[in-house]
Amino acid sequence: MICQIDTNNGIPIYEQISRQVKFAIANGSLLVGEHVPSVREMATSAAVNVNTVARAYRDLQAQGVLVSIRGTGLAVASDAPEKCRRERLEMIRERLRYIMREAIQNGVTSEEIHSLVRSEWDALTGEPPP
Amino acid sequence: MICQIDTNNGIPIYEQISRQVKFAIANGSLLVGEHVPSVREMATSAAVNVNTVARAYRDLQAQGVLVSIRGTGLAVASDAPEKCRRERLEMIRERLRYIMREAIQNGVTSEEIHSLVRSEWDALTGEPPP
Amino acid sequence: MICQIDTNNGIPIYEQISRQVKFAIANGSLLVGEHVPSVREMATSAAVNVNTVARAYRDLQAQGVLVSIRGTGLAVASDAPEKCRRERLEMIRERLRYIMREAIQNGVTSEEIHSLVRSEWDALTGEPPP
Amino acid sequence: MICQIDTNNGIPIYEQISRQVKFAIANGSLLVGEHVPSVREMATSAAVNVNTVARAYRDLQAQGVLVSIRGTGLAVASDAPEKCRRERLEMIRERLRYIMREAIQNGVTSEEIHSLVRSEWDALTGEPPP
DNA sequence: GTGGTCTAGACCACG
DNA sequence: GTGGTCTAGACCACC
Repeated sequence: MICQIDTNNGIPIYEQISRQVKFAIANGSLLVGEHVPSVREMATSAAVNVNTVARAYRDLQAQGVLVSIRGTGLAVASDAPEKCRRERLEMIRERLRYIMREAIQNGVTSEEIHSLVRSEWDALTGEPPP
Repeated sequence: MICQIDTNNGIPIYEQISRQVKFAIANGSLLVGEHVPSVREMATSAAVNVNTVARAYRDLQAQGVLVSIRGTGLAVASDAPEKCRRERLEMIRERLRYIMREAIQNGVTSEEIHSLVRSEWDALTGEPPP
Repeated sequence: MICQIDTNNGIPIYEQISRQVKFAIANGSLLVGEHVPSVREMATSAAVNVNTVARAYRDLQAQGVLVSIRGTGLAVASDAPEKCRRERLEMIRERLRYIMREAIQNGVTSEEIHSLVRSEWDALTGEPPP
Repeated sequence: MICQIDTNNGIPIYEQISRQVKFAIANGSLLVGEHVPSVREMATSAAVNVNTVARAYRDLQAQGVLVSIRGTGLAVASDAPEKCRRERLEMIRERLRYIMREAIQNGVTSEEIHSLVRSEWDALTGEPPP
């Protein structure tokens, strides 16, 4: 489990980490009971500060996604996969909502939005536009 | 020209102001050469501090959207409408890109994204979902 | 006597006006006893605010360059030409001093300064560089 | 890196700071990747308000001279030295241009200008005039 | 510890 | 009346 961090997109690093952990659990890349990388390990592999990873893990524990196993580290909670799968689209939906609210307030049409979504999707996946 | 400020959405107030001014210019609500509300006026109408408005206006000057007419206030620059129209979709596109990159990295399908966009649009515009 | 105003160079308009009047007197374009344009006339010809011209004229009176002739306006004082000729290079020297002080503090060489002066002069006069 | 502030020369403090930082980078006194003094540190060493320093640093970020490293401070951008060196003479040239334009419009000769420059240089550097 | 935001209020230059 | 500068101090997010 290696996190891709973008230090320039305005999203707090600890949040990028916790989101990626949740996505990995939803994916099945991290299984129930499996240990997440130690704080130090994750910090070096993602080239971020130790405290930042600790903060992300603390949040994930508070959400019941990770549980602490005495002496050995943090592991994926038994109900985490279900929780993360449920949350998966919600996390994305929440961000979409902010963007679209602004777009709508400023006269962007449904056409324009869908076209933007389509073209960005294609650009990112390398799919040729139809 | 009255700005709607949301003090709880995490976006700095000065940025909300400058974005709304740009949108107004893109819309044609503010025409070339027209004065924007004075900092004091805008500050009271938006219920924020004078300096906060001044900061937004300063940013807009730095971007060439507003020009200062000494002693009389700030006016819309002659090339601002074009600039703002170009930027309008770009601002949205940029934010969409981050979301979609995350979605793609985590196995969300094209179907799911488009469906999310459609349902959010309908929810926000009050259109009845099919 | 028509003033060329540059509203974007940071120098106050009233100061541009008073300097240009002084230069005109030093030149002989304005003679002793001759009336300067009325405040309103100058304001329209230079496309600036009436108060701004009034401020410039007030400064010039305070310096003894202009004198008020009851009921008819402002005229060039009898000792103004001498005063203005004396001041002519001083006004320029004063501004040069600020620039050069900064340049020197930051390691610009005598060579570089003279070369800049020469090239700017040539560019402005259209003289071909040697 | 300590800034010399002159509160009486009409140049805004934040601009004096940002100019001196740029000069320091052009000089090589500040190297790529190196941190500039924290806003609090610079504020105390220059005896100005924290916000004033913050404003200067904000401008420098907007110009791409400094980059923010989250939680750790501001560092010199990788292309800043080149940018600052290019700008160094340009800042001086721009100011010279205004002066010389006025001088030319008012019949100052090339001789007179060069002589002024020479005498000012000598006065400022303490060199004995020939 | 770092920078960033916001408020409040004073003062100035300009028109 | 306008914007611009500066100060002072509070609070927050991040590392």
